[in-house]
Amino acid sequence: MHVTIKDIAVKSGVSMATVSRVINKAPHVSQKAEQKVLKAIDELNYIPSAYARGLSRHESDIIGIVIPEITNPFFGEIITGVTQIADEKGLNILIFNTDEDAAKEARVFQILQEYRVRGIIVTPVTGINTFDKDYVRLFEKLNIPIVLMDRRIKNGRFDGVFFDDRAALYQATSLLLENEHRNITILTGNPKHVITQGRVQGYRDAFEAYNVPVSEKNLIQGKFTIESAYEITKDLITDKKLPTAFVGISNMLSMGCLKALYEYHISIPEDISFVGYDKLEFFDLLNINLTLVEKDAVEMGRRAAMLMIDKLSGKNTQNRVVLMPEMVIRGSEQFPARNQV
Amino acid sequence: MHVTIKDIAVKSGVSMATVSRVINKAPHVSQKAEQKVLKAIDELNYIPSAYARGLSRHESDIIGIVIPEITNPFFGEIITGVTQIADEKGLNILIFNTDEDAAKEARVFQILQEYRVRGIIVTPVTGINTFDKDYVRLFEKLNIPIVLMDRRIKNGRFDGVFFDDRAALYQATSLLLENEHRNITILTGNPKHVITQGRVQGYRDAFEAYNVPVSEKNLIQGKFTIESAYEITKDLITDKKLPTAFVGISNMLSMGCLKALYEYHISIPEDISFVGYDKLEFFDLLNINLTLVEKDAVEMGRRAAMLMIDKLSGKNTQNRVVLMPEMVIRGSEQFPARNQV
DNA sequence: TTGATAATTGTAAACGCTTCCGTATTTTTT
DNA sequence: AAAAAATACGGAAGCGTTTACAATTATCAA
Repeated sequence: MHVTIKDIAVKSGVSMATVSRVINKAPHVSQKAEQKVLKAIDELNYIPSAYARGLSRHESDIIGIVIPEITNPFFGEIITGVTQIADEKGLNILIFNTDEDAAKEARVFQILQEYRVRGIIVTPVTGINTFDKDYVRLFEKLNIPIVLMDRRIKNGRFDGVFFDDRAALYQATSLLLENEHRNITILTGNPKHVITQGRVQGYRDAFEAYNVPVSEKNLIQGKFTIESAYEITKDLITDKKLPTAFVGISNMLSMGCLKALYEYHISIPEDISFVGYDKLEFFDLLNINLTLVEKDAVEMGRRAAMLMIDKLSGKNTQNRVVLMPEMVIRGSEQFPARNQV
Repeated sequence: MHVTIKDIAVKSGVSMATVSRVINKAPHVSQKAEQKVLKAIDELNYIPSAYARGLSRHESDIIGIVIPEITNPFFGEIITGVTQIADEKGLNILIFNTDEDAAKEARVFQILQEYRVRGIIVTPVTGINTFDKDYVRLFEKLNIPIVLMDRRIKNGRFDGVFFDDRAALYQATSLLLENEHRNITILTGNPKHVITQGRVQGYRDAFEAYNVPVSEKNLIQGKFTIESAYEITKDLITDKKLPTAFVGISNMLSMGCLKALYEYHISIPEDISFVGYDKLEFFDLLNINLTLVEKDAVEMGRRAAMLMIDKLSGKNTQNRVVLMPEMVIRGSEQFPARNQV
C-alpha cells in the first residue's frame, strides 16, 4: 500500500528500530546509519503514518481549537495567535468552525476526542438553546484540559482567557456620560447570552457611578448579528427614537448600527455620538474618528495557547487570564453639535 | 489507558467484532446485541481511537484545506463553502493556515500526508520566492488529488476553481473607459504573482478594445497588502499624481487605497472614481455607492469541495471550474464632477 | 421434522509504528 | 591490557481497530 518503515529498513540495511530512531531524531544512532536511512527515505518518498505513530505513542501532539464564526476576523486573529505559540512549542493544531451551531460543536468535540488531542481551546457556541450546565457536564466528562476563550461559562469554574467586558463597557459608557450624554442606547443581544451580561453590567455600573438612572428602554434586545443591529437601528431612526449616543457591544453590532446610520446620512459625531467595543480593521476606512475600546485578539489567542501549554506541563500557574481592552479616544464620543433628538 | 473496544466487548458480553459493527452501523447485528453495546459504550464513556481506526482502514475520510490568510474574510467564506459540502458527504476537513509562508506551507503538506488525507484543497502561497515548478514537482510527488482555489499554477495543468480575473478586470476597466476615463491607475501587486497577471491583462485588453493606449506609469507595483496600497495611494496624493479613477484588483488593495483617499478627504465619485474587484462585507458601511465586481467566495469553496468529491469518486467530470464574478454598478464609476487632476 | 438458506456472531491476522530489553560494539578508564 | 561504561543496534511485543473467514444460530419452506 504505502511505503512503510519496514521498506526503509530493508532498503537501508538497518532495523526498523533504527529507522524509527532516525525519524524521531532519537539519540544513539551512528552518522553512517543515519545517512543511509535518510537516503532511503528520500528515494522511496516515505511519509510516516500519523495513525501508526499515534497508536503506539499514547499521546498526540495536537491541540484543538474550536471557534464559532470563521468569517469574523476577530477569530481569524485568535487563530493566528494560537498558532504562533503552538508553532514555537512544536504542537500541531486542529481548527474547527462551529458556525454557532451546538450540534456541530458536539460533533467537533467528538472528533477531537477521537484524535486524542491534548487539550481544547474553545469559544463555546452561545445561543438560547445552549445551557451552561450541559457544558459543565461535557467538559467534566472529557478529561483533557479545556481553555475557554472570550465567553465564560457560569457555574463551571473553567479556566480561560477573557476580556474584561464589564470594564470595557464601563469605560465606554463613562466616557459618554462625561460628555454630557444621558440618553445612551445599547444594543444588547439576547440577555441570556453570556456575552451580554458583563457588558450590560458595565453600562449600568457607569450610570450608577454618575448617579444617573438607567432608562430601560435604552437597552434593546436583538441578535448578535450585523443584520439584527442594522434593523433595530433603522427602526429607531424611522420611529424618530434616536438617542444622543450609541454604545456598541461587539464589532458586528457596531457594524450593523453604523451601517444604518450611514444609510440615513446621520453623521457622527455631528448628529449622534458613538463609542464601540471591539475594533475591525475596516473601521479605519470610515471617515469618522471612531472612539473604540479595542481588544487584542491575537494576544488572546497567544495567551490561550500559553495557558494550555502550562496546563499540559502540569504547571499550577494562574489559570484565568483577564485581558484589559484599551480605550482609544478619537472624537466620536463628543456630544453631537446638532442634537436632533 | 483509554477505554477500548475490548472493554466494551467484555462488559456487554459480545465480541470485539460485534462492537465494531455497532460503532460503524454495519449490517448483521441483532437489536439485542446493539442495545447492550450501546449501553456499555455510554456507561464506560468510550471514544473510539481515530488512530487505530485509521491504521486498520486504509483510507481516511479527511480532506485538507490549506489557505494563506485566515484573517481575510474571503478565505473564511471559502471555508464555509467547503464545509457545507463536506458535511453533506460525511467528510471531515482539516483546516490549515499558511500565512503566505512557503516554509509553513511545506510543513502543512507534510502533516496532511502523514494523516493520509484523501485530497487537498489549496490556495497556494504566492510570493517572489515561490516558484511554480516547485509546486508542479510537489504535487506530482503527492499522489492524491489536489484542487486549486483562486490561484493558478502555470505549466501545471492542475484542476481547480478560479474566478475569471481577466474578465473581471476587463469589465471593471471597460466601465471606467465608457465613463470617459482615460487616466486609470491600477495597483498591481508584484507582477510575478499569478494573482496579478490575469487581472492586469484584463485591464490592458479593455484599453485595447477601446483603442486607448495604456500609460505604463498607471500600472503601479506593490505588495498584496492593505498597507502597501495605502502607502502607494498616499504618495500619489501627496505627489499630486492622482488619476481620474482607480481600479482595485483585490479586496485588500481596494481597502488600502480607499483608506488613503478617505484620509485626505478625497471623495468618491466627486473627486475621483473607483471600481473594485472583490467585495468586503464592510464596504457596505461606506457612504459611497461603490461599484464592484463581486466574487462569491462561499460558492468557490462549495465548488472546490464538489470537484474534490468528484475526483475522489473517480468521476471524470469537468475539472476546471471558472466562476464569473458579477459586476454590480452603484455609481462610483462615474466621471468625477470636480476633476482635480 | 428436516434440510437449506440467511442472519448473526466470534476468531484472529493485519495495519505501521514505538519502545523495552538484551546483545554487540566501541570508547574510556585504570 | 583488562575492566567498565557508553553507545549502537536489533528482536519482538504491543497499541486499538477492522475485516475476512469460519462457526453458530435462527428462519422457513416442504
